[in-house]
Amino acid sequence: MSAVSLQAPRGTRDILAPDSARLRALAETFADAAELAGYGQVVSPMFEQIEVFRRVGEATDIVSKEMYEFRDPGDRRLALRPELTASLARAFVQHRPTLPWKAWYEGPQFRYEKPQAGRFRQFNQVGAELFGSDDPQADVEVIALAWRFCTSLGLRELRLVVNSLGDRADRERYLGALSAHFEQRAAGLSAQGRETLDRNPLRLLDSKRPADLAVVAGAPAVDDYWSEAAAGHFGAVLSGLEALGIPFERNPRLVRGLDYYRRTAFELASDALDGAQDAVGGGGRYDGLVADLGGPEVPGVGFALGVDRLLLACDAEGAFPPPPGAADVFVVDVTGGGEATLLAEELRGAGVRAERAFDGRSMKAQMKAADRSGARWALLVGPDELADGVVSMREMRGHGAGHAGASVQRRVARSDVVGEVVRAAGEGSTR
RNA sequence: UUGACCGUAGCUCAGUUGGUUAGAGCGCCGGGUUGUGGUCCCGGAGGUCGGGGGUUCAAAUCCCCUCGGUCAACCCA
Repeated sequence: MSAVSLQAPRGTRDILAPDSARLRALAETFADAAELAGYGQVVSPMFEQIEVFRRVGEATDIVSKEMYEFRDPGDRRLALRPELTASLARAFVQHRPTLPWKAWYEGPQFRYEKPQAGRFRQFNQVGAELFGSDDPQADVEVIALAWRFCTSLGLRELRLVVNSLGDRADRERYLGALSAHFEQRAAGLSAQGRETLDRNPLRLLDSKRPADLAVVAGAPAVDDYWSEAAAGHFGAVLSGLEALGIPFERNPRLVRGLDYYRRTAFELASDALDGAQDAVGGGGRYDGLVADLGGPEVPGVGFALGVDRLLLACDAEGAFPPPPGAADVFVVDVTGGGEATLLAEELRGAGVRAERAFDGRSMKAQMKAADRSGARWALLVGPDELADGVVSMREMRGHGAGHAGASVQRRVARSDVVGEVVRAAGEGSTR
């Protein structure tokens, strides 16, 4: 590697051509899925007043330790968004759209973490939120959207894990019982486990330290703390999923990273990914979040999916390949290059993907470039063609397929070239 | 934040008891007669061996620091 003193900051990266197209395609696929279900896009700021996130998750690491905070020149306290649900809730409070409000989003988020494969300091998520309904069918719709999108990418080795954390009061009672359980047995926990206990006992439930497992195994189950209403809600969600034929598994120990979840919580994990980064996304219900941000008591449910991990999962499953991005035609000009410019621009004006070479390269070199471009046709302009007012239109064969000599080539009047290409391309696309 | 492993041409890598001008494959560029893509043949460009410091007569090879990546804990998408 050459000595590059300037590089993308740790945990960030440049996404170049084929990958960037794939990223865009994924976002478009998500947009299609979301809009089919009646969700409209929200483009919110990359940074918010720090309060937006503070109010939502003071106790979570995401907010307390991993946020990029800064002051702008006007001395405002701001933070790069570490997640988008809070931003959307803020937008809801600010604009008070009519209910139900169904919104989807896509874009980068920022967390100061130690980078790893599938874990970046700037990462992309797609997600959707539904504000204004506490109907369990809303939970089902939201989960179904996430599921339908993932399967439409071609992902098969996906697991949907669901749980319910009960209502706010249930959650408090459960938390109390959990704390009591763990504190009585604190001696049996690892040192780190005891720290987690102080900070957030819920999190201890998904500890992976062997030392903690025994104590965790005996911990009380959430189910016993659900209110009648919460239990009914969860039951309705599960039967809704069953009715749709969406497979799921129940994990009573599933807790999510943000504290605002009530009732439904879910996660999508890929078996094609290994290790600690197998969760591609998750979400749940967050009744009360809007109120926390100074709005009315409006319930909500939503999810976010990590784009980078989705793509990793796609790689692992051989799904969702990058779009080809091949040119339609390649203009080979050995008369100086000016003709290539004119022709290419005419073609592009007609919606044809046209490439060309620069620097007056040899015909052979330009033909090689044409071959590599994946173009279906090469348009050749040499002194002869120029003199006769024509262009040689050569159909290129796939690599290794036919012999180069088998390709067809014919002369087309210069004035007809664009029309010819458009017509031929139209034929090609219908076969 | 803690611990471990790794960092050689654009890419994938070889190069270890430290020793001459650092290699391969792929890719890229040029050529194989006068204007034509694959394959094949020939030639070429491209590396301060991540960066800095140290040990040594001598370091890509040893030591320290640093940057970056990867794995695990933590956390989480």
